[in-house]
Amino acid sequence: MAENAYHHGNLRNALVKRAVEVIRDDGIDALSLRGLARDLGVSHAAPGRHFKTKVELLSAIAREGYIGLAEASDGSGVPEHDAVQRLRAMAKAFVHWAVANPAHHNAMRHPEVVRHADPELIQMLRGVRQTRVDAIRAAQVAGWRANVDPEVLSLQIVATLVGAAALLTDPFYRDIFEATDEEAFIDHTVDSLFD
Amino acid sequence: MAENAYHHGNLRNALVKRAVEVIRDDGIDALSLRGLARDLGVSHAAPGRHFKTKVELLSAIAREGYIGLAEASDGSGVPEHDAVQRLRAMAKAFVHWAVANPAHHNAMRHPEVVRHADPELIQMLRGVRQTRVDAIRAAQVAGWRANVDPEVLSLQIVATLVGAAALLTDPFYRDIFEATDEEAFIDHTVDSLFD
DNA sequence: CTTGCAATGTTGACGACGTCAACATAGGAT
DNA sequence: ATCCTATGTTGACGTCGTCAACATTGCAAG
Repeated sequence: MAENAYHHGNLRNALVKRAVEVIRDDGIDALSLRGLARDLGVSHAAPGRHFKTKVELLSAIAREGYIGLAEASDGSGVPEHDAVQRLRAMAKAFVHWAVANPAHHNAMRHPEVVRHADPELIQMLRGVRQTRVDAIRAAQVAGWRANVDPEVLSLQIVATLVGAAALLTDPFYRDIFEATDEEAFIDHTVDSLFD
Repeated sequence: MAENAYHHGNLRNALVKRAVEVIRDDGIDALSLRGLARDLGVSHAAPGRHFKTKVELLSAIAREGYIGLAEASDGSGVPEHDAVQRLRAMAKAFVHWAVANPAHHNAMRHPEVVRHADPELIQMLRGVRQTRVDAIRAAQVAGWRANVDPEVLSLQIVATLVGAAALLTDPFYRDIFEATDEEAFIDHTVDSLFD
């Protein structure tokens, strides 16, 4: 059974799951390996068996994030014929996903995680970026802002979406979004990129 | 002289100054009160005389930031008659200021700083927000996006500018901005808000 | 079935950190 | 000249990340 002192059985997954909760509820700075160990009823060094450092745990969450994001914004369910609509749908899907998964989004953007990214994570980073650039180029071929440097467009889109996600998940703005329709904000902000 | 063991003379200012350097160079997580004490050649608890907690030090930096930002984006040097131009200039001034003062910008947006904000800091927060909303309303009176909820517009502008500043100061994107013109990115991103 | 190994957990230690309390000193106000 | 307060120092405590040494379990090879 899982009630054994030794061999918790699924400590690795339990750590990731609990870490996501802690980050979501109290922020990434409130995350501690020893705290997770206490929450899960194991010794303070047990997490070290699965994640040598804190950054390794965050990297695992980031990996989960890239997988989830790719699934959420792969453009399924969007008419293939309209490249601009596809790009717009990807943008909205990103914001919705980031708001629904703030812990993963934070882990993905954490400076230390990026700095210590192993080849696999770098591959995921590049994959997301490439998908975005491809979608932008396709939209430009279809006539959308064809005269603008695609690199500038990519940066603009990322900045806008990351900024929107940051605001939507910022506790300081939570009360504002109770008085203002979140969806109206997302729609207006994304749509204004594709007018 | 300032070489005395006791009475450093200006420890408070020295702490803030050095902290800003550390945050700029190594990020806010690398900031430690004991590290600052070492850098300045004082004992490990000396900073505590001026800032009881780490958050208090960050709050002091945030205060500096609000003052500097207000000066940098008060719209001076912009034709008063065109409200949209004024808003556009304020937006660009914000991004430029944030890029030039990443430590202050980070401190201002730090969750713990916001959470423990004293009345004076809250006052500054509200001041910046009010200035922005006023400028937006003036632009709407002048005909710019008059039919859009000003609250949504405010959020959109903040999101876009914060996102742009985040990208421009993110070490991960530094190499990208070596290959892409920063000014072109800023101009395009801000201008597309005011087409 | 036994035996042994690899995976997984525990215990104890170390240094860094934030923070507090007790003490020391300098420099200005009285 | 004296004292008071602002400002540093010293020492301590608890938390954290991380490592090394040890313990236990379950599976796999014989």
